Amino acid sequence: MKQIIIKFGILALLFSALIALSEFSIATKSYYTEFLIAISALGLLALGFSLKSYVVTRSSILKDDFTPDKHKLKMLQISAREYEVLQKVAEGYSNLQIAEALFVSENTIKTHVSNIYSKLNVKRRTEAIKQAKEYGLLKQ
Amino acid sequence: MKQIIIKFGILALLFSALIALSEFSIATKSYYTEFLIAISALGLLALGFSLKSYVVTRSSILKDDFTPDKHKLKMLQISAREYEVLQKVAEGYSNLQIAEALFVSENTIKTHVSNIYSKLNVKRRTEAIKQAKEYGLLKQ
DNA sequence: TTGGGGCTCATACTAAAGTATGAATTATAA
DNA sequence: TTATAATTCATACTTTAGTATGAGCCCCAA
Repeated sequence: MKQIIIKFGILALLFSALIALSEFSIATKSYYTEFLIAISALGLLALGFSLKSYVVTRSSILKDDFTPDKHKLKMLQISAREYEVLQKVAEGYSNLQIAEALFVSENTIKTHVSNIYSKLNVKRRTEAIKQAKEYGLLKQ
Repeated sequence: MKQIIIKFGILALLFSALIALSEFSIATKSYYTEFLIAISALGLLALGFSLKSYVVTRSSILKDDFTPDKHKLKMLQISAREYEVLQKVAEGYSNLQIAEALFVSENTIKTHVSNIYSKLNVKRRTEAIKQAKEYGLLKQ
């Protein structure tokens, strides 16, 4: 935020310099005037360029707000519980670890995982992870 | 590429317009001159902004050229062959499939995979995939 | 109130994955 | 030339993963 204020300060300075130059160009018709205007123009270009850089950087930093493609989840008929299990699978947990985390039996997790596979049309958890990410169900 | 040429064309036009204005301001000291200079300045700012947008878009499109963190690979002492196997693992292939793809036995792949695990300090392939991505060894 | 979906769980499997150990071969760096 | 690392493979395991089937429970909509 401090950066953007400084940049706008520079913008204001350059801008009034341009105005001043236009007045100055009336009095002294020197060759330097056009040169200075050119410099100002380039400065403004660079300023616009860097402002966009700032905006881009900001937005990419804040782009951690992942939300799964709920439309795709409904399309594939993946239930809330199944999705929960899918997330754990993608985090590298074993069926037993997931079972303990969700307070259910390992058999239950196996059932969920198997159902997820048939819905994603895959045969292994590594495939499921890859497919789910391609579908936008999990963050890359 | 066509776009960037058009943008530079607009830049050139605006630029000569600025020059012309500076000449014009000598002859007719009208109030519109400063206004026109202001417009030109804003135009240049916008141009710089959009140029950066173009550059960003280009680079993000071309950002598919992933290169693994070779320094990290050396640090972890992961060999070329092991890395090759790791990539296949991340693509969701089974040990047997990887073996067939690389024309070696499944036992060989198991050995490689086991060695990869100890180097990445994990116990499962799903964990290995996650860890490798965090280390910058595989593209997200 | 009946039927379907979602969640749970069990049993009984088969199939992969993963570990441990030892060893042969080849290339390569000291 | 001699260690050293990389690659290959085997045997013999143990452990997870995954499949198939059946079933009980709960909730909600028809």
